[in-house]
Amino acid sequence: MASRTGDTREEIVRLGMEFIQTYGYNAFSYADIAKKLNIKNAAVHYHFPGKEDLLIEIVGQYIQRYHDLARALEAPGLTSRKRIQAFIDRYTTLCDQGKICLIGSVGSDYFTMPETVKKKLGELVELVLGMVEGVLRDGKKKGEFSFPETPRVRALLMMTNLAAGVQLARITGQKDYKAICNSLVKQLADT
Amino acid sequence: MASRTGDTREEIVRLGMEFIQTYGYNAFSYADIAKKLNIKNAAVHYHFPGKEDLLIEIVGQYIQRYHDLARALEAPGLTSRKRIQAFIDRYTTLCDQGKICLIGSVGSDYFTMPETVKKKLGELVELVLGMVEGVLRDGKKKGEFSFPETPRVRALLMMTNLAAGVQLARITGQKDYKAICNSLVKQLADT
DNA sequence: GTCTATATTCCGATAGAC
DNA sequence: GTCTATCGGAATATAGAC
Repeated sequence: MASRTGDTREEIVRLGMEFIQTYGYNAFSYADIAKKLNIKNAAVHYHFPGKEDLLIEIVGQYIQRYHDLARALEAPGLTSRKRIQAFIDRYTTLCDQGKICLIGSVGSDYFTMPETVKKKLGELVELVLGMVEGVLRDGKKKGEFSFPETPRVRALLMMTNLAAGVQLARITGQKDYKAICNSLVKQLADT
Repeated sequence: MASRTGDTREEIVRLGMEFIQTYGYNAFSYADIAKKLNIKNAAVHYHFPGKEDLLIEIVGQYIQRYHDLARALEAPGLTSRKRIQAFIDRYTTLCDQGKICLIGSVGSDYFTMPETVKKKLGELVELVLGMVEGVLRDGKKKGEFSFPETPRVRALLMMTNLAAGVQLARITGQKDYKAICNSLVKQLADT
């Protein structure tokens, strides 16, 4: 099935990501992936010998996505407000799908993760925080945003509000998440 | 071992809570608990026939603890600032131990949880949010706090900052967590 | 690249002796 | 209340045929 293309491999990564963000790393198996793709679990092992190998690839692709987002946000003509909204929208999309962000999901299982993954997670977090921090600093400088904290701290606050917000939404529903988002935007008000 | 008292049962619950907050629900087994207590896993099953039964008890005790905290915070003579600090301190203690809050931990595995647990988690979240909201509303009314959001939304913001903050601390270290805490207190400033 | 088949280990759980 | 012994099942993983 799909032997000519790299489809299977990509599908495995996509499903793995989906499972991690939905059920958690320790709660899905190669059998789950195999079943969804109508292949046998040995085929999954062919592409990723160990589950850790798959995890590393997943985190790597996630990092790549944020690199792409960071790049996209550098486009001229975007207001700082639109840039920050694009970041928030990522979480809203997750929330709508009942998923949580990779960082929050893997953060729970952090101490069961191999060192290589821990290292990559550090990279990922710095990438995301750095990106948001940059947008905030720029917006503040241009007078679009006004907030009392340093851009780094405000980035931390926004990211943690969103990360835990999508987790909370599973338990209390989306209303609270929406309230958080609204508040986040208001907190950056230029007055 | 400890047959006359309820020690074993309590120790099982204590260890289960510790494991959930350290490794996650799907990442520890009855064997892990048994080993720590120098008993066999059959003895653990005697006290809690299924892992779900243990989980329900753990969440129940966690709820009880927050009931106790809420009660304690009703004591007269406490400033609103001290009350809110007591809430923050809970998270700081967790953070110092490398643990994350139960809500965040179980939130990741939420869709693998039985209905009874999901229901209890809803209770727990409302209890915590209600408690914080009450303290914030009271403090605002008394002029101790000043913030633009409703108490409910501010409670949501604080709780998500803390919950994800302790998760993030595992990855980036405690410095970011401390910065979040400092900022949270400042955000309530009475100008 | 995928299959069948299998090895190993672990997990949650139970029966029955003490 | 704890033990020994064991079951059924699932998870990770590998060998070798196709």
